[in-house]
Amino acid sequence: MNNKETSAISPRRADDYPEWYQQVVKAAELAENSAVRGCMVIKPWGYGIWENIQRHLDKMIKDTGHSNAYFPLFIPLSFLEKEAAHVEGFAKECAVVTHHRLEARDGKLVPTGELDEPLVVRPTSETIIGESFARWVQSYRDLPLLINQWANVVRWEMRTRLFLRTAEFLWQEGHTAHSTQQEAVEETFKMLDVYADLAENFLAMPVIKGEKIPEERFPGAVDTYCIEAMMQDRKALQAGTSHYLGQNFAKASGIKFLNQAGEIECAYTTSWGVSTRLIGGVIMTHSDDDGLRLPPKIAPKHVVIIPVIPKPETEASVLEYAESIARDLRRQSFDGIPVEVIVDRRDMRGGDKSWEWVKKGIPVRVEVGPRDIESKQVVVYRRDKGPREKSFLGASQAVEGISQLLLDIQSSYFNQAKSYRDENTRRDIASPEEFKRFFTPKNEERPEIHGGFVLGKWAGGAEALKLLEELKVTVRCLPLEQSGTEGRCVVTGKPAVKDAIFAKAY
RNA sequence: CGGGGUGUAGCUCAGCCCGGCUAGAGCACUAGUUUUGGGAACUAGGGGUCGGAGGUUCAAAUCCUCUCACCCCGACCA
Repeated sequence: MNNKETSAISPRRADDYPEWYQQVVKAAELAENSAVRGCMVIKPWGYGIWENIQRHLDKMIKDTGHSNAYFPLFIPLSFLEKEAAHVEGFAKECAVVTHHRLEARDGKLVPTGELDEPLVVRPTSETIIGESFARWVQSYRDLPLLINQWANVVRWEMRTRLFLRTAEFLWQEGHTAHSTQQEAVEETFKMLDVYADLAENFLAMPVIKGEKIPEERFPGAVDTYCIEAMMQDRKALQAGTSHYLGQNFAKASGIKFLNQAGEIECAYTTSWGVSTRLIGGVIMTHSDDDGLRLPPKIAPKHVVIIPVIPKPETEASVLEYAESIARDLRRQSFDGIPVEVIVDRRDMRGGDKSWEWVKKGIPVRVEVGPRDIESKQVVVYRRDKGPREKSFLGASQAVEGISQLLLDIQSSYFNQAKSYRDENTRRDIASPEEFKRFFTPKNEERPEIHGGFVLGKWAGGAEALKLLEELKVTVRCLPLEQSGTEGRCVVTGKPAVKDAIFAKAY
């Protein structure tokens, strides 16, 4: 027994968190860097997670009255120029198409055929969708317009990390237009609630709903709301955003309608989105030193059955037994779909196979061997327990209990994540000095995992922002749940009323 | 765009400072033997124009010049 390697992922979280993250992504075969700088290849196991998120969220979006549509990848440069704040926000990270053909010269392909007007690869679609909306809306009877699109977008980021920040990423973006401010604001909150529901009940990722401070708003928005989650290095991850755009984009795009009084009015619009970043959030919320841990509801497969074949002559009977268990499991349902089972028949060593699935984060591993056929039993391993912790169950008992088992794992992940967040959220920071101490690592050279969330008062102001910048801390949001009490700003000590969440962030 | 660094086998890297046998290791891969409720061991094998171009030299992975790509730290960010 060689126990020198007690965890499957090296380094461990505590030793080098960013490197641990990369190794988890690699070991679980979720994604890899591509030949194109900053753009990732999402591998089948990672894409399966995205498909599950899509399937679930798409239903939620449709259940709230929205319809899917699709708009162009390319946006005429002039469209982006229409909204001043919007341009400023995205100008520095746009990929621009300037030519439409290639010509061979001296064996090289050279772009020719310059476009009259450059096309920007969409960093987000407010302006191009706004152009359509403007044509679609004439009367208050055409409103509300409730549209969503699943798409890829490109933001030419300086520094990229798989899933968390890539130059191209997949997302959904909802775009709606309304006849009144009130209705648009309600829409903004409704979709924020949908995102919080998705995060907590599907990704098992506890989140705080809140409003962004003006400095953190979406370029061109009147108000930006977000859900914020805590990762295991205690940094915050913005997991989704919902924007109330007021009439800013409607004015820029000319989305006007004749109201009941016969007056021309600009519509009130919203936009909201979540991206493949959610997968990064799931990884950093749940995974451990043995690799990925997937909440059952997003796992591409719920159960892997690993046949144990000690002697070649046992192979046929063991495989047959494994397939029969698989059939029975597939007749069970979990979260509204049949239980997803894979029988791993690959010709390789059992130990390797088993660890591979641990690292991929599959919720349940089932081993079946010759001895189990006789006794009609199976060996069950749960990913939320130790990798060697097994239980012997009767086959029918295991099959009938699978749905409940998956639910147990789902809620154990959520509870663990919530406890971790609560344990690392300080509500009692009394002074700016204490605030600073909380966010300062002991080791400046190689900062250890430190800090967390601070729930405290915030008065705002340039001085406060500068102090935060020095600490590399940001106001994550002003939680929707406000105490309304008076106190002192945890950054400056000035009198303040607003509650805010402070943290270092991704 | 500033400051630093790296390009050698599928992957991780050694060799470079101080030029010199046929360019190496570990992992992975292929085959065989043993092992088998479990992250195996042994043996044999396949795989490289040392990022690219030019130069110095009897001789370049190693020195020089240019160039390309990527990584890290900053500014920016779902």
